Amino acid sequence: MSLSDPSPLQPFVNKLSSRSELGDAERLAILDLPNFPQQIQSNRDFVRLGEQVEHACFVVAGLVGQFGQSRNGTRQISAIHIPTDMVNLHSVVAPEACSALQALTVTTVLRVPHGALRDVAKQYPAIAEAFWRECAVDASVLSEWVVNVGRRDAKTRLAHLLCEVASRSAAASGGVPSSFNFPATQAHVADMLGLTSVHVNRMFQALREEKVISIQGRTIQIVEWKRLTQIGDFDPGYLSLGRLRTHAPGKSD
Amino acid sequence: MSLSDPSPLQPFVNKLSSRSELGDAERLAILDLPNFPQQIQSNRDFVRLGEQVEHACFVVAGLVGQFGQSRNGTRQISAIHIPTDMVNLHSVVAPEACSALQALTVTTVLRVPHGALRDVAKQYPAIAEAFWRECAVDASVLSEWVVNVGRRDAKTRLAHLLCEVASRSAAASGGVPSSFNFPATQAHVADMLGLTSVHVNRMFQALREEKVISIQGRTIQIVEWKRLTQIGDFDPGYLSLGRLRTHAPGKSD
DNA sequence: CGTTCTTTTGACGAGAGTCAAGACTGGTGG
DNA sequence: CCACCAGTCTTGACTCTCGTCAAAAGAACG
Repeated sequence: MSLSDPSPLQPFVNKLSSRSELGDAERLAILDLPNFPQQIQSNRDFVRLGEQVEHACFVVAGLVGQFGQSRNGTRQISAIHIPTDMVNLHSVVAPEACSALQALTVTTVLRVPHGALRDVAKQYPAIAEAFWRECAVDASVLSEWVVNVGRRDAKTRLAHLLCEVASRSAAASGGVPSSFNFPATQAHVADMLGLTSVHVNRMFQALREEKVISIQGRTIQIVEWKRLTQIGDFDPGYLSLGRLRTHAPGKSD
Repeated sequence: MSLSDPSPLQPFVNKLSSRSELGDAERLAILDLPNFPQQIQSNRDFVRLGEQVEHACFVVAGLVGQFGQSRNGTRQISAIHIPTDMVNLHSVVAPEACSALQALTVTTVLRVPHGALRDVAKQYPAIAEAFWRECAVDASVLSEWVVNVGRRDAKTRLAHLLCEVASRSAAASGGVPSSFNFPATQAHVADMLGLTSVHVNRMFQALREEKVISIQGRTIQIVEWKRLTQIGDFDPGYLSLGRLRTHAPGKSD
């Protein structure tokens, strides 16, 4: 593959490079990964609970939710994935799906087979470390979701979620958080926050009445970013955005 | 190091081996890792928010909580770590702590410097994969906690937590879940579940009145395991316990 | 243009929080 | 050996956030 022929995985390399240092060889190895585009319809599971997963999925467009299930049939979304996220990278080392993945809107992903990912990770320690790091960031986000759902009231919870999605979207598109596409329904948002859609609706109204956000169709406009972060008790540190984590050259002590 | 001279890290090797395939060279490399025992007093933070972490900590005895903070000062525990867990392994690739770590009781850990861990991961791809896998399992547990806190009522939540701790303890000690040491106060449990200590107390009473569990001091006795898993809506799949994840030899597709 | 999904509203109910006081418990020292 | 003390656990009464149910109004889509 020549450098002038952009691989569809270029955004993935960019994403990895924003947190990990990769050399040219590593970049090329990733760009050369086999990948298969797939379009997924709205509200369609593309990974089911307990399934043996064989591909990781890079989100090109759309929105993906990671669903956990509780007995009474109510669902909880434990993570969401926006374009430039590699969903399911963890499945390379833990192939049995312990949560379902569903497209929340029509979504296009690039499927990358585990074998290929494992091979490049084996061959290039820097890539293995980068994959591991992405997994650590995912865990960090999950940890913050536990806090959000466990200890914040409904309005704060919603504001926090919006701050997170805004920040992640902005990092992906390179701008500042001002407006972003968020094709989830209020019922989906309820499942992300552990609330009911009725209550989510009331909280959206509250935020709009305070003129902190405004909504046009599926895009959310942030009117007062600072205020939203205050309401949402939001500190972006846990997202590890936009800073390259350099570490002292490895010494054993 | 001779095999007849047991390294304090032997339990760590055992833990890793329960999920990942390691050869003799890899085992020895891990057993040879530098490590420094440390005792931590009850309710003492040993990693603070935002700190640059330089060691991972293997829990030898005690109980560790990972704390997130919300504005109003209330704390939420997003993960707990029992003996044989390597806390903070993720910090090797993401050294800035985005949650605090606190001993919930007097705890002994083995501190292992990042540099050494990164070195063995670089040198042995199988170790890198094993570390990555542990991180994936941690994420899976976090994901289940989001579900637990987000969508289950108080009694179910508590039962689920007890099931998880029982299963993890049993895996560590090799038995079946029957009784386990759990030195957390009800206030700690409240912070794990996103409840108040008063309500946790009421739920503990409910479970005891139903004769599902009984409590002596800091150890919890499981009277009816099956019933507890039903009440707690518990399916241990997400813990990836006791099964070696074998995968087809890596092919690129 | 009708069908289906989504958002919005209102009245009411319930699970969990709050506050405050009292009973245990284990550890300490006189 | 007993008294004390701080930290837990337990209780009860009252409050409030959020859930439930149901119906209507809007949007989206073929």
